[in-house]
Amino acid sequence: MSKSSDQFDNSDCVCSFGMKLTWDINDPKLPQDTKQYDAFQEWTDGYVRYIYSAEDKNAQRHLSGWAMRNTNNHNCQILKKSCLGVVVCSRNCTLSDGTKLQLRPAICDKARQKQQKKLCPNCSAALELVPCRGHSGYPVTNFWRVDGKAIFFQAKGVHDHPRPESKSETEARRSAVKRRMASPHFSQKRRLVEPEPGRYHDMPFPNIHQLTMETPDRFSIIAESNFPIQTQHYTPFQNTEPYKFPYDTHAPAAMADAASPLQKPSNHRLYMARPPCGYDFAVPGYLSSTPYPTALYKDPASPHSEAELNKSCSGLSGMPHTTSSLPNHERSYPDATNKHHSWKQILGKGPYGERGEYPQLSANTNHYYNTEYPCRYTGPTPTTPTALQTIITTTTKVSYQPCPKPSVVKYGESIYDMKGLSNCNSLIEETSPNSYSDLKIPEDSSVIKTALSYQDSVPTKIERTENFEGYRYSSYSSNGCPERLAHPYRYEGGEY
DNA sequence: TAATGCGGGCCCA
DNA sequence: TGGGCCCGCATTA
Repeated sequence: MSKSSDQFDNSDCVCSFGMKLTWDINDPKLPQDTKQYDAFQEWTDGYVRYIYSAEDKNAQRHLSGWAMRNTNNHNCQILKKSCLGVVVCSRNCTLSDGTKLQLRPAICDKARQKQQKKLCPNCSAALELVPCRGHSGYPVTNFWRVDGKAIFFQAKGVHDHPRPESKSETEARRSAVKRRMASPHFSQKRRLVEPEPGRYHDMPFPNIHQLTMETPDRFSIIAESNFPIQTQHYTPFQNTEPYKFPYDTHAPAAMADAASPLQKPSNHRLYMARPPCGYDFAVPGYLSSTPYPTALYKDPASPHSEAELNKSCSGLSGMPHTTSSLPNHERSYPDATNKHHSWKQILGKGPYGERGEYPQLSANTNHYYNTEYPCRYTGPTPTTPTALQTIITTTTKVSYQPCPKPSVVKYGESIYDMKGLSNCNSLIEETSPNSYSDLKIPEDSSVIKTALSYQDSVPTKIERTENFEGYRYSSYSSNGCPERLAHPYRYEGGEY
């Protein structure tokens, strides 16, 4: 779209280690001699690129934690997908335990329409689809292209909405619900539940019956912190059996299934603060600009956070997700006011860049950040519309020619020479946790905390056994940092 | 039933 | 012309 964007796309990204690491999904020729592939990234966010092995099952399926739908770009070489956003309660109701609900939009149009006709299982308000506008006002787009032995992935845009429940979680929950429904135990509970639906108003989920019976799936509950809690979605990857749900026969049937998936350890994903890795790497001075609200996840009592927040996002009123600030998605969240400090601060960045791009750190250097990307975080100042102009765009129509064998890019060993990327997955997998152990996260390091928290680590999902069936809770204490940092370095490490 | 991929076609800048 | 998006269809799980 913009000149600058094109320039970036076409320019050579000279990384700190002096290597030319540039490729664009539209390039006629893509790197062919990739020696090391990225670990699959489920929650990509921002202008990132990854090179996966063609053998990577997840990459083959073009999986994404975000609800991405296929978009025709009239280019059979490149599969393009755009983000559908997230489905939330129109009232932005808060559950008794401070969590919020974030559903995964159905990919199928019809299914999505049906889904939106349903009511919030908690307050019976209408469900609302929060569209993604993270790419110059358009949905974030993901591009997949198979070339040689690699699967190239490129994402454009920064999701400006909370994370929905991941596909794997949705599927896992469905299967869990199915099993529960089929179990004799459930039948008994069901009889107890159905006759007196009104009684559920005394429960955290007044309409739990509705949830369990009508909408057992697509249910995600997000912590009050308003972070797109991204529930953990590790196991599913590289694993044909995402979750094993130990049945809690002691818990109400309606809760059992939900509880299971939530029993996963919290925050097992490897989410590194971007500043120490990607940002510092791409833009040395970026870290100092504090891409993430410094008060985020700071001591809740910190007056600073509120002040800053009010200054930068006076119009957000503590809305749980950025989309609330979008013109086409104006809503009020009365009950959210004065809450969600963290989120408010995050949101206080502007209409689209407010949340900040927190692309996960790449597993290795195959993943690049747009230099413009981090530049959108030039400090506490709200992102202005002009920032949008710097967003790169995609030219999906390209002429493909036989790719000889160029590969100017070297990905192999250099990776390890990149101090700035020392926390990339590949490294971690090979050297971890040592690689990360060097990354101290001081208690008062709000920046890092923020990044860790918000990034993908936010998801710190504390799965509770008391959860209801069909639900997934993502919850953590207000200062959730400790929890989120509890296992920040584990990711797809086979621990799940 | 829904997810997914493909492709035609329309609209807009 | 590029990009976004809608739609229908086919395949798959």
